[in-house]
Amino acid sequence: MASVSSQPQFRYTQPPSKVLHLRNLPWECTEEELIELGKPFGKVVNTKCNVGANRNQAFIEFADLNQAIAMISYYASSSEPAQVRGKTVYLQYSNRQEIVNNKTTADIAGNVLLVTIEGQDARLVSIDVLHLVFSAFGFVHKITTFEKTAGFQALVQFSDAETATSAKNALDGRIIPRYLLSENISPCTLRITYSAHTDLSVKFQSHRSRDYTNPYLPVAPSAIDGSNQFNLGVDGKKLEPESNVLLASIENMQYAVTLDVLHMVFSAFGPVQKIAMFDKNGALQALIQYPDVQTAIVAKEALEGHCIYDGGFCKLHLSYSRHTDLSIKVNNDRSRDYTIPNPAMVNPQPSVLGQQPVQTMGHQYNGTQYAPGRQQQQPTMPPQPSAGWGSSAVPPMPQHMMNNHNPYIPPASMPQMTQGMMQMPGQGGIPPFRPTHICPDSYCCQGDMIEQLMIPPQPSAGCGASAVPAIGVNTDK
DNA sequence: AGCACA
Repeated sequence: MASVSSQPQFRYTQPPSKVLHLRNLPWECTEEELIELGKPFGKVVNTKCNVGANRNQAFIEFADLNQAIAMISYYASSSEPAQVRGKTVYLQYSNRQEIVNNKTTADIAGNVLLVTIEGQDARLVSIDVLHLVFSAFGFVHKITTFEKTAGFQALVQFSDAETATSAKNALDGRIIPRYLLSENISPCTLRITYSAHTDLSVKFQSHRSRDYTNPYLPVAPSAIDGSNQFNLGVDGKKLEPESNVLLASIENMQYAVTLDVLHMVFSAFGPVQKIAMFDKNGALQALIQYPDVQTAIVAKEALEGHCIYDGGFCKLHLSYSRHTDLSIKVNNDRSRDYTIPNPAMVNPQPSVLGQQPVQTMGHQYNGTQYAPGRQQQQPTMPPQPSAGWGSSAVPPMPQHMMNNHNPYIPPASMPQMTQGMMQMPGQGGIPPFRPTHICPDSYCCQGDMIEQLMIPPQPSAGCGASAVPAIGVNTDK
């Protein structure tokens, strides 16, 4: 029981000990360097490095007290100070008589890293961001995250200790690159040690744990039920407050998405009050306003990641807008206020800047990202120019059987049950997915236009079909 | 640059 000295720790006041305390070491000094330093004076039986908040202190324990005295004496009278990597290190007797517990699991190299994410917003760092960060050093097999008194932590499993070590050496003490986090997340520092684990047990793919080696692992219900998860990959958790207004961005827009198409799609979940479409960085976005937040939440959950047209076209990404009430200045092919009975009345001024001629709408986009080389799933009907409200214009087959391409779940990890989702209808077989479309009220599924829009590739679905809940998407497991 | 909490 060598108790810690209570006296002040000034130079030259420590009683001799076979343990020496070293400070001013270069960052992350290694055990090997300590042994090299002490070896000329005796047998180093134990070391402890990376001590202290700056990890620049260490201990060397000699087999014999005289060896420690020899080292202290030598450097006390030497013209050359003790050095590690050219940096002067300062020696003194430790106030303890032995190094305790030097070799923790944290010091033994293994293939699993224990990562502590430090920072005010550490908990907002998503597992996807961690995956991204650590994947730079090799294939990440599994990640689990958890909260301990130490804070927000993760276990990151690599194939081998070498890969893990390279990641540890490169990342320990570093911050997560800012561009991987939302702007409003304060810096997060990574503290990394080795874990004693060699193989993590991951039961589900979820927002807390991932197994990147097992594509058939079930997806945790919590991960499926969650909405708004498409942005987890970059953003961390949901930061946006819920809103009655949804911001939709449309990916892979091979075919025009008209106001009417959006109106129909989003009306499935409740009355759409207003829609405003606009271009953002060359991509189409739209704001869709519901009367209440609840409706917006349901719509978002049901539609997120789904494609308006079969075959992966016009995939919807939804987030909550900061708007609560859109200001629709003019009813045209890009914006409309459905709460006003007569659209013509809401057009106080002629169309002004930024308004596109009608005929530019509805043309097939020169999508470069997606080349439908095979004919399998193109809408057979050529997209029609979108004429206005209440016309007989027929947008090309919006598909109420929206395919789920939930980007939250990594494609490779899609479990068995989702394989049908990926099935191309051209291959025949059972419709891959439950209809997301319900007819909650008379607002939907009435009128000629709707009927035409619903030209069903899968006749079972849609307006006539009675019983399938709108959120069936997310419960289909 | 000043003593370890794993």
